[in-house]
Amino acid sequence: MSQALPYDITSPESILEYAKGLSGKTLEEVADLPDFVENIKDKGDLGKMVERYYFGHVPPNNHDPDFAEAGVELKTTGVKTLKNGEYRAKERLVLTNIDYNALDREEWLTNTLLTKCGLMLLLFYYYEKIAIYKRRFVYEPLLWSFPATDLEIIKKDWETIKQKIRDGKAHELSEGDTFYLGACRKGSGGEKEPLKTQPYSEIKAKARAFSLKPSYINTILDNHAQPALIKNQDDASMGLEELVERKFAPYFGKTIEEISDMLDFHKPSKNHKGFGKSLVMRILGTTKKTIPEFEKADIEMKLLTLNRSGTPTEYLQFPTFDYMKIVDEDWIDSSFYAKLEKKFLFVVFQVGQDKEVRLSKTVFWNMPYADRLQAKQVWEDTKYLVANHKAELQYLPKISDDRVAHVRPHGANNTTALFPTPQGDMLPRLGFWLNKKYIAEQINK
DNA sequence: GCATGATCATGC
DNA sequence: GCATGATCATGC
Repeated sequence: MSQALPYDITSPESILEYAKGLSGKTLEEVADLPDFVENIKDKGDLGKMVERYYFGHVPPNNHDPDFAEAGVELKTTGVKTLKNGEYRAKERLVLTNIDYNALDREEWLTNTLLTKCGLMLLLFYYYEKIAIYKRRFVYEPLLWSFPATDLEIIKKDWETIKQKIRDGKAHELSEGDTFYLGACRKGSGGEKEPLKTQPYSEIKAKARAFSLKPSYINTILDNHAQPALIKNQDDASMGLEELVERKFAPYFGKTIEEISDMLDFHKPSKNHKGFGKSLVMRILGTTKKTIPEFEKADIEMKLLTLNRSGTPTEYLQFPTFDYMKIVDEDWIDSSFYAKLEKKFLFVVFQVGQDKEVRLSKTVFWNMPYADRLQAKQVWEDTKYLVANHKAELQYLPKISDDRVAHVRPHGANNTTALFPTPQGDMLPRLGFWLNKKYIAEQINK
């Protein structure tokens, strides 16, 4: 115990700082592992291995937290990715075993669960079927304590579990009994698993542990390190437009494949339609679906590809409408109106002479007032026609009828997914679209 | 290349 | 099963 540790073992913040050295790394890369490491089979050992070989600390074998002096319990937990690259909990996070006999005598204020797990250092690793010390840590480590509002729920969950034991029903416990805190099965679940005694019944119960449900871990992931564009005062004074431009700058002129390589993020499947959006979100520094600043400013991002003559390859799709509702709706209450009032960020790709698609530019845009009036006219015409028994596509505003917007079908299975009209007909779903030429004209201004 | 119509992939 | 956003197919 004489060797000085590279962190202060009594300080949670210091432990967290040192833990950051694991970010993006595998244990193998940052710690000297012993030769017999290949023989370690217990998957729960990653946490122990991190403590021993990275932190140089052997935790006490009792009910105290791993770093008892700092009150910090270290937990490693696996995450997986959705096809859009977003992280999700691989499984529940097991906190501590439930001792049915001891829990019966515990009070909430002094319970062993919170004594041990009230403050946790969470280390997220990307789950793969490889040796645990080869699994890569993702995200920054997180010091986690339960928010007071969550503790209310967890307290109720804890009492529900305790009451079940008092009712002599430990053997009937199930994760569905509770909300955030679960009593999960412990061990492999095979027939040979030893059963536990409980205080108010002769029936032996399966071993269980307190755990946080995967859905709870997911909300931690969602709230953790929500990557904001604005990270400091300099960013803030630069303004969003400039900041976005700077984020994209290294990627202008690059093909999708090149950007994909630069960000080490590849199309999960050949026809994955959300890939472009996910890739652009990564350019902006997030694996999530939203950017806080864009949310606050109500900015909607749209990806566009221009063909070699500078026209978008696709129209811009706007909300569908309901035949029954549009006839009673006012323009300013419509979802089309709401969308057109927004600010857009067009991320523009360009098809080159070599047919490669390259990132070309970004354009912030909001629709000029005169054009909103034009779109309003298209909407009013549509409303009028639907109300007057002319809801079929052939009667509604076509691309060639208006400079700005038109009506087109939208939605899967156009022949069977039909919707009622005020006259009692059943017709396919339609939506509003902005014309290609109009978009081209606007982004080239 | 355009106008028009139709369908796909994903997540909730 | 459905809403949403993305993309394809066809005829001219």
